[in-house]
Amino acid sequence: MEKQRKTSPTDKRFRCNDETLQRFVGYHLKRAFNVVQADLTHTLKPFELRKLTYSALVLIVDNPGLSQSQLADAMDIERPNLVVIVDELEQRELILRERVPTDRRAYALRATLKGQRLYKRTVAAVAAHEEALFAQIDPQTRETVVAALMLIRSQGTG
Amino acid sequence: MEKQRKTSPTDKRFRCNDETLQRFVGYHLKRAFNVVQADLTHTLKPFELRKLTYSALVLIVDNPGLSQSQLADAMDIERPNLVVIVDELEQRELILRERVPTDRRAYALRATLKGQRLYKRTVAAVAAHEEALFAQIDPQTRETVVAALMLIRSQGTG
DNA sequence: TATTGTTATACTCTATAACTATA
DNA sequence: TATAGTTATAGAGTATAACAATA
Repeated sequence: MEKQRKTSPTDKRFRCNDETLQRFVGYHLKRAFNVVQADLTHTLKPFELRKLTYSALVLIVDNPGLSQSQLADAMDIERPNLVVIVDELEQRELILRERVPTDRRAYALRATLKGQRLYKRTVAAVAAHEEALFAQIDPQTRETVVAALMLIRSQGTG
Repeated sequence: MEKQRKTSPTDKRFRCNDETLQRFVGYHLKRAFNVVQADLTHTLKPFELRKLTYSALVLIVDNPGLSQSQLADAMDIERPNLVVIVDELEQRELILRERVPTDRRAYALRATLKGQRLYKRTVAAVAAHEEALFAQIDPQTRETVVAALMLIRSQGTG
């Protein structure tokens, strides 16, 4: 995860011509995304959370009682992929799978006290890392960027 | 890849509370990134290219003679992961692995005529899809967004 | 000793088909 | 029949260690 210099010190400072790829917003989006994701992975590591288990924990704390289907929908992942995520959080006693009396097929997901405490610590840590990562971007620009990103996202969902 | 409605028609229009995650730019970045990547995957499918083989092809066409190490560095991936990508492009006769007389460890990568033709068609297709995807974002805003994304990326490389 | 390309391996995220038990 | 959760499986992308050939 740490970023070492990969090029040898003896190389002729080869600069690859990026011009064609640089024409595309998607290219810049990917490069920035990689940096942010790597930072997030690194931030979550001490808490023994992956990006997906982190997102799931946050959504369960903020939406007590939601079902796995609803959670998968919110996380924009397929239900089969959510099972192992919920398994992991449950085994670590961060959440509970409670049976729903009115629909015995579904589970109501709830965070334990331990889960709620971990939530608070991780959200604070992620916020601090984000702040450092985006320190060079002024609030006005950040708003513009977020608005644009939301517009792009809406293109996908129709 | 296609986006179907996942929620059942009978559900109570459950809206998951995103508030905590929405505070983070990274969250919006991920959602937008997913849309753009899905669109790119879909765009490249008719050409039988994946995102990585596409990027590699573009960089080889634009940088004839570069080595696999240099290409891996430009693509920001590990050298072992590049091997299968180059294998695939070579087997499809889109590129050639030429031996470098001055350093017999390295390969000089070059696109064939077939590779150059595929490059032209795919770049045009990707450009058209990008234009459609970002149509709602005015040029001024796009520039602001790209500048911000480049700033974020630079945080990762130091 | 260091580098290029390679193999083997593993982890994360994503995607689909098919099963079970309920509704 | 349809849905909730599950299992199995497969494809991508990413990461590290270790090796042979070469520098």
